Amino acid sequence: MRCCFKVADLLSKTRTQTQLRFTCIRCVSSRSRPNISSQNSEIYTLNKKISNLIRTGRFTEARLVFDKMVNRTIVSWNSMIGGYVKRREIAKARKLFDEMPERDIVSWNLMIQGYVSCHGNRFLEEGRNLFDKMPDRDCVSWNTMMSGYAKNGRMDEALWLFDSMPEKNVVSWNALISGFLQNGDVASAIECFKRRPEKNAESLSALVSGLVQNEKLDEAERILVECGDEDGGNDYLLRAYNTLIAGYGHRGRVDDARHLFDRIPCNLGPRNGDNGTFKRNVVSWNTMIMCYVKAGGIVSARELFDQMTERDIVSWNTMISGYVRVSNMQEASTLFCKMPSPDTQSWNSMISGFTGIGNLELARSYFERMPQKNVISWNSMIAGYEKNEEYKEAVKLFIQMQFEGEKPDRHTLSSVLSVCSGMVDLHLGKQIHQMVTKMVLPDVPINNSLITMYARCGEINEAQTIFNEMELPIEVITWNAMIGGYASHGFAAEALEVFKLMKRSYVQPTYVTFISVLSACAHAGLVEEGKLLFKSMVNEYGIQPRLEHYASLVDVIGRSGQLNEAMDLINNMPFEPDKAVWGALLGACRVHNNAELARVAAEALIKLEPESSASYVLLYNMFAELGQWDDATEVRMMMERNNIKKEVGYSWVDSSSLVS
DNA sequence: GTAGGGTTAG
Repeated sequence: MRCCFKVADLLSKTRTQTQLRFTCIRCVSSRSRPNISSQNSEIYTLNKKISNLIRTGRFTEARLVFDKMVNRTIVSWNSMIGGYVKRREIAKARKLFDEMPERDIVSWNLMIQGYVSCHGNRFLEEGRNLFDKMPDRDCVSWNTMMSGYAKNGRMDEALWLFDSMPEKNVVSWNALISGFLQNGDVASAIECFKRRPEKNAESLSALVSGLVQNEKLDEAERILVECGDEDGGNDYLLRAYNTLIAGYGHRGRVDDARHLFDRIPCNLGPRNGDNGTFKRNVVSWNTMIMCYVKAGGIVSARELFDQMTERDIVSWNTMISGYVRVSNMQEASTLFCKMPSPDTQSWNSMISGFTGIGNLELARSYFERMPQKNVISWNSMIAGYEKNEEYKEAVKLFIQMQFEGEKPDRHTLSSVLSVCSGMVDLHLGKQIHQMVTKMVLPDVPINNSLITMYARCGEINEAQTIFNEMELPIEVITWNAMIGGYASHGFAAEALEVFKLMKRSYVQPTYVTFISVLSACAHAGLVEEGKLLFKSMVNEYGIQPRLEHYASLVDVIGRSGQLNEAMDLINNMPFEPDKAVWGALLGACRVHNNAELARVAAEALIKLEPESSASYVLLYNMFAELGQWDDATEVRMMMERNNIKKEVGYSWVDSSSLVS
């Protein structure tokens, strides 16, 4: 039985005398030892209890134990302070620090760490204050302070501390390297990496992951391949390889990823003979499979998956999510049925897969059968209903979710806001807005949903207020939401005004932006402006026009009465015209009383949606107004023949807004 | 495996 662990180890880690007295609880209890009193062993036990409770997240209980302790040691205080620091509760940590009867170097270091890990220069200065005041410092104190500056982008001061340190260790060098990387100074990081006195795979791993984050993938690979061997094959080296493979995957460079993957030995070879650490592990395989999945290479992904000798739950989930991405739910289901037990993520994948192909019943049956739901499960199901326009089901589930004690998060609220937009339900929308204010810090996507919701529900001023209160710079989706909001309510001038502001803010419009501004032009009859916008979309912004843009342009030109030009456009556009296009032409023909083209448009529309009465009615009304009663009667007879009933209160104005 | 710094892959 192992006993009395290594005092030498503890000494080498420069622990204090106090600690050494408490190290050997096992000896204390097993009769052979010693000079440690039972009171000390009790303190030791309680200290250990505190740290275990903190580590497992049961912080309140830890505090209770601490409060009840009659005799505390510095370690008891330090543990509590460390707990508060990890929870970023800096004021509470400081209170304990001030109350301590006596402090050691760890207490000071903990407190400094607490300050520098909070965001903002105010905290950094407070940390520096303590650093300056402390009676004496060790390497940890210097490293903590230095990395504090580095993480807050103050590399000059970090560097100054680095130079002033009485003694540097591996951590100091690694902190400097990653500091440069965090601040985007790749060249200095590499320079520093080259000059480090002690080679270690930890700093190589830090360098590679930093280079990947700075999009310097080729540089990362060069250094990794060059230095990998000399730094010794170990776990960190493998992590570096895996990081880089994932990095290639993120940027779609799947061949480079595979090339690197193939460099990692797969069997026990000379490099991994003894320690067995540097060879592909399950993460390498999973990462590579993920690369293929992201690149749409589901077949290659499956090939690798089948070659794996040892799979974990991530392997299965990655593969299933791959099939979900390409909507192959049959294969996804087969894999799901074969799964070492599916976890919540596996179930969630199946749910979003089935909602993605519009099979809400199957999605729901998986949802109902899963043993343990999390907020993502609820969100997937609610978003599924929303995307498939089953708004009432979405709301029902949203209510049930809260009833069952699952707390909605920003994704839930965003989905439900989209539901409100879809249902044009201002009442619910306002309620969700209140929940947003109470429950989550509004972020860009949430604000976008709010803007869309208020605009759709006609509260355009409320939408504008949220827009105005958003932090700069405004993202393109937000601009689109605002422009679209105005455009859809016929506020063409306002929509175009916001569009001009957007251009002035140097934000690149997208195809969505142009759908909105073009439709605004159509509604406002701004013919020349509409044509110019269409041209600038193609020539200035290089955006390929879509069918929606053509529909708006047909609308713009048609409303101006240039019906033949509109017809030419339809004949020459690179798409099959849809009901929006024909609807725009028909509407224009109606306004300008062009019976001939109206007939062409109406016939096309009837072909596209034979069961709808709108085109018949419009055509009938127009013939009637023109006194062409034979034609009118023919239309009426056609309706009867095809068993079309005139829907009550259906006019072209309504259907036009539905179509656009 | 009682408390503190850098790195810590999918």
